[in-house]
Amino acid sequence: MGRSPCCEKVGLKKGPWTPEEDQKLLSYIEEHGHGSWRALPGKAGLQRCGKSCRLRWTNYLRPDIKRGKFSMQEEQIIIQLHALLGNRWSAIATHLPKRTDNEIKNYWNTHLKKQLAKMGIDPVTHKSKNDALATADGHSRSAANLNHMAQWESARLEAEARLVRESKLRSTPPPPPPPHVAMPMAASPSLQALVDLESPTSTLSFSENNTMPQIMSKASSWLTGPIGGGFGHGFSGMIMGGANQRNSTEDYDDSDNAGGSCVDVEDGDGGGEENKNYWSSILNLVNSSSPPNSPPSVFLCGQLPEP
DNA sequence: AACTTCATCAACCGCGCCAGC
DNA sequence: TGCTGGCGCGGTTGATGAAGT
Repeated sequence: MGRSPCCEKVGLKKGPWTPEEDQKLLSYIEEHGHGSWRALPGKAGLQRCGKSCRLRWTNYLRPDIKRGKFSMQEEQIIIQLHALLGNRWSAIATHLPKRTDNEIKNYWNTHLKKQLAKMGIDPVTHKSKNDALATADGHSRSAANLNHMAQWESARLEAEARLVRESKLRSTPPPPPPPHVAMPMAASPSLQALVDLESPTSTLSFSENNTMPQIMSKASSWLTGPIGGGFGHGFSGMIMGGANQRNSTEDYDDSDNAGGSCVDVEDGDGGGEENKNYWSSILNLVNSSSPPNSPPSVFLCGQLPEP
């Protein structure tokens, strides 16, 4: 069938916006709101297509946009959310107030992707590239990691499904987050755990790597509170709990819980507290997308909701 | 000083989704 | 039920300035 191009009318201007055009767009929206983007250029006296106007407004002119350098905390949030959501820039942007998806995307492509690559972490999978190196205990580690990754993927898919549902409701203003949710900019303890801890999909081991990655060395300076001393041993070891570690949730049946996912963060070597902090924070973020009063769809084993 | 390469980011493009008809 | 228009998203491009040679 072929859709008609947005800017098929000859004579519509493209390229960089002039201050005059900005002013026209700004004052029109301030006075009338944007309404139909397609109709806006004509009403505002702009020789632009509606799409171009929308982009200019959402990425540049909107008054609630924070410009300038990303803070280290914002960097961490982007990295963690990217590990969780992939290239879902708009979803990531919802967790970074005053940042646009375009800005985050650009920052990822120009800074963070390279930074992770330099650290030996695959920016797509967020796994250490050293994973391929099999060691004496490499097989058991790999097996445990696969198990862990399966749980992770399950949680991730659950989050994606929730985001799809959320996007359907997005036409109305989002409700305020429930009080228990750790919002990224609030620097709550659980968020601090989230931004300070290594992604569990990475098997980078700090105990075996004296050159602490740049980002983590920055992050570690923020460490406060109960998780502060938690980097004493290899984090990858801590996150590799097998399903056989599941105790209180042994007889848990997903099918009884409307498709909820259970993430097992317990660990055989007794160092699971940091894991729980990490996962609690991740899952708070995931579940923060859920409508108010709805049960969480992703939760930690041992913290199962009442049936 | 002139030229080349690299980094950054605003803006464009094409596609998919969805509501309305 | 199928079609169409509007919108939003993610990928990509290209202009510009900085850094390097």
